[in-house]
Amino acid sequence: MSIRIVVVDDQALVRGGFAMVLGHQSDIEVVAEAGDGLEAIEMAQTHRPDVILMDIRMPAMDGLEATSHIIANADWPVRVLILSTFDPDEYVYKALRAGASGFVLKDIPPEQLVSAVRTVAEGGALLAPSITLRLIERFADQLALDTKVSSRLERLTHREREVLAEIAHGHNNNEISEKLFIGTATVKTHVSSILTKLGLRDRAQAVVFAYESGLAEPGDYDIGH
Amino acid sequence: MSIRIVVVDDQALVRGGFAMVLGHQSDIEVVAEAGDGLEAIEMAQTHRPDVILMDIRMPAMDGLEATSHIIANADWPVRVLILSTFDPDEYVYKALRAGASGFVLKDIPPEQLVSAVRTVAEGGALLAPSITLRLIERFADQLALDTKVSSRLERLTHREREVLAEIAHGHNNNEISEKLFIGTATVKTHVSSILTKLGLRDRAQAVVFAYESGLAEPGDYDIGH
DNA sequence: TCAGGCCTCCCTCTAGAGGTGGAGGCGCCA
DNA sequence: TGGCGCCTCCACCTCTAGAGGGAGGCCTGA
Repeated sequence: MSIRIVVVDDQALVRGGFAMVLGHQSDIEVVAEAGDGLEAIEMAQTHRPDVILMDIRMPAMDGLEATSHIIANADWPVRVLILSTFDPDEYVYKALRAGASGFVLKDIPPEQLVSAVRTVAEGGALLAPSITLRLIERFADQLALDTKVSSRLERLTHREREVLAEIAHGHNNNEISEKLFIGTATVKTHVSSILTKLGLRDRAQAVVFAYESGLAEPGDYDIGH
Repeated sequence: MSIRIVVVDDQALVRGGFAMVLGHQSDIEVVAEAGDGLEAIEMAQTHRPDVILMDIRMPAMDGLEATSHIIANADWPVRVLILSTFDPDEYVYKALRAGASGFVLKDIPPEQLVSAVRTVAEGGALLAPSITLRLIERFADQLALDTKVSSRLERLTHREREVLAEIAHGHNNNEISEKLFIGTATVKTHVSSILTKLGLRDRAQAVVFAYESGLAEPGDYDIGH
């Protein structure tokens, strides 16, 4: 069973080149080509390919928008590999958010393109080396920071860390007392102790500290409505 | 000028295999081999290679520790490519934090190992497809969240967003007034407006919102001392 | 056995936070 | 020109948060 592909690029020559390279592989079959985003969506619906090779810059509808649309509306497992001439941050992040499984530059050698397609078809993900580097750096920075500041968390007792976690959720003393089944006076004692130990002024700074130290992480819950 | 490499693995057979594959390339030269972390540090110091191919599981000192040590103390540009049999999350994150430029599984075909080494030597980064996928997912989740909540940020005026950013730094009304060159009364007006518009109760919740919405991000500065 | 740390709770006091309502100046746009 | 939104500032009021100091029960390790 071969990998079924749709190639999308507004330049027919480029499109044809990719299609030819891929079509020559015994396990890959190019089932359609498209010249812009709208056509891409149409071809995707019609042929239900395993992988879509998508250019970013295109007339009518660009590759990112088309990717979002296809991923959001597809009722079969489809994976998108983004092709770009440059690698500006903005595009990459938008592409990943759109649900792309990969982001490679057009200057890669044919055999790497082929293996990229196979990787993506198998459920993996693939980024251009320079992009991977940035992603790693972003990630590593965050981790390094976590460990640096979190050492100060060790000064706190177990109970204090619990209270700090509640503060980091935006709860007031009363809510914390109810949640931890203790009196508000006790909560105040803990809070004071936390602020003193960490050299903070008020609970707002405590929230900042919790996020900076990694005790709290974006994505846990919702505030307000 | 060829790429100078040190191969580190406790299994002589595996080490020899990698060394042979790489050594056959005209642009790659294996200058040393090491059987454990301590030896790796020694060889790195002695031969000052461009790239170190590092196994994780090793006696005496494991690859992660050795990587940390080498990266931290090297006075020349050295890059480490981690080799692992499995891909547990824990290892990957530790490796990235240690400063590794890549993380590949041992089952990759020889030609991909060679190109991985070249990529890393050129300053790029490379991860195994399955790991890249996880990294992307982690990242995409975060972004999706950002945009979801940040739509509420649009209700705020420009000035209010500035004030919110200051709140997210843990500053009190007085500090904000000094920083933005306005009166404290004005700051209070803005703060009230922010809390009302976002459905929040106090500035601690505002800090939470700032981090959850992506207006503030871990890593900006330090609180306390 | 006793000291010390942790958790619990109480009191008082003050400064800051936040709500409410009002006001003037500015720029934009119908 | 008149309205409208934004930014600026003021006064008054309420209330929570946080500081400071004290105290009892519990467990652990010297």
